[in-house]
Amino acid sequence: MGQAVSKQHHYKFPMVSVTVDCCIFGWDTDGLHVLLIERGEEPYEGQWALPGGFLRSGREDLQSAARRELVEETGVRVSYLEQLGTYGDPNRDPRPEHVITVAYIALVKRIDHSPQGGTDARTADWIPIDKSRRMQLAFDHNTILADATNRLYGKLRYDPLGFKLLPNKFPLRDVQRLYETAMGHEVDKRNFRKKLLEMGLLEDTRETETDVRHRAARLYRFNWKAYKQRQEEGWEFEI
Amino acid sequence: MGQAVSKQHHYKFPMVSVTVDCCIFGWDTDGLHVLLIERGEEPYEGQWALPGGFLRSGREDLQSAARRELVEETGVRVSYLEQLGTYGDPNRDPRPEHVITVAYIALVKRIDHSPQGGTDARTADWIPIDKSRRMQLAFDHNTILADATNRLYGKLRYDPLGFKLLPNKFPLRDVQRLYETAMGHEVDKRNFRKKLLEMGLLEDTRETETDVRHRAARLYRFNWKAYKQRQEEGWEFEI
DNA sequence: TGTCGTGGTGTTGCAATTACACTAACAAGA
DNA sequence: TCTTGTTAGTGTAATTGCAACACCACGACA
Repeated sequence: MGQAVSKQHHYKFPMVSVTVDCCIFGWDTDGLHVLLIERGEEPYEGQWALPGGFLRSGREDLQSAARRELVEETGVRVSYLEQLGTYGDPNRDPRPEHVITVAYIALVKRIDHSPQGGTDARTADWIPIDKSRRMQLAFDHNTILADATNRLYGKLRYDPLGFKLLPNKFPLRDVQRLYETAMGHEVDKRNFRKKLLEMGLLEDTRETETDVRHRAARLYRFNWKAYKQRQEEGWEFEI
Repeated sequence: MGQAVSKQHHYKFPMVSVTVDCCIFGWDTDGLHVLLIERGEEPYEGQWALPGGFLRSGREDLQSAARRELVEETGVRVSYLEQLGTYGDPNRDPRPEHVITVAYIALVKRIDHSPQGGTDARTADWIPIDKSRRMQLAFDHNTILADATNRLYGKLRYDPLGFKLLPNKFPLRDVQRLYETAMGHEVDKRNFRKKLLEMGLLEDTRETETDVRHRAARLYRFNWKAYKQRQEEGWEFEI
């Protein structure tokens, strides 16, 4: 984390420290991943954690803080950022202050910006979701990440959020894979493709995959403009 | 609000004040209401606001703070409490400190505990939702309340949350009214009742309404135990 | 006993969802 | 160049779920 400001403050009301932590999700052909960092300082030095840091009080709002931390700690460019919730147990941080954290869900198009480490000394790495659940993360980050994953999985059903995880051009297969992980079960290929295409929001770029050693799939693009418009007319996305 | 602690604190990190505000919803035959208070102190003295107050830092978590404020400010007993989100714009509170607020949604069975004012000097009152939207509330409370209302309306569709608003025994008519407000349009009585009853979660108490000057409706009870069980088996509520 | 207001009930047509299996394309290796 | 392996891509029929629809029952009160 960091940005530890050593200036002393005096306040009239009981005060707390506020951090912002991000669950950064990325999709790759081998599944859903989350971007974690190995902490370079106490507490929990050497342990894996969600990237995050202290809110610069009085100077930024929560979402800006999340954006700033994302860039500073991991250098990724997010395609979506949403507040998940706030975690405030007085014992969730071993330091003497009461540290509450506002957690964010961030989605990243991994392929577009290729995997990478952090811009500062700490290691950052994409961890497959399943593996991350078996790791012991710092603070209450296991809980936060579990909540984030559930929210993401749930929201995919009625929000075209998933297309913020996929690259701009993608084969339908990948959409199906993503939804299968989210729903926890397989779905019928024909029915799934039919539903997707009948929405009329997927444009057929006349391109195909490259570098595959089997028949190459067509690439599609999600039409966000058309979606916004349909949405304003009262239409609702659902899969 | 209040609990203004004048003790001075010294901290190592940049710190903020944290408040907790509650959107307390209650249902009555004339629609959905929200419990607001008239502020008794600056800032925004005399203006209506969501009940809330400062987090007692280091001594309670956020949900406990919400519960405490609910009792202190309004004396209501809530049947449901859920975090809505956190609002952190540095300018959302005119005081010099950076005051962020964690907003909660609380549901109350109004009939069971009959309408009432607050337990302290301030006035508390149940305001019809539509009216509340035309009032100018303190801080960013109009935004918060709008978000809360949207979340509540949306969530009713896939969570039997609504039954926490209704009294323990209720006529099906009231369920329908509640859902009609949430969805923003009328629904067919027969289809609605069919769907409700076919879920098998409503018990027919063999009682009927009293004090009505027309044919009295049957009273039903929501079977929470059965719901929990069905839920664990993977079943999902939906209307 | 009639009228007003609300409670309570089934059926049918249409739309949406599910289940289901084969050929096409392409690359790699024999 | 033929065979094999792997994934892409496509249509139809049965079933289920959803939406539309109108009348009698009951109780209060005049």
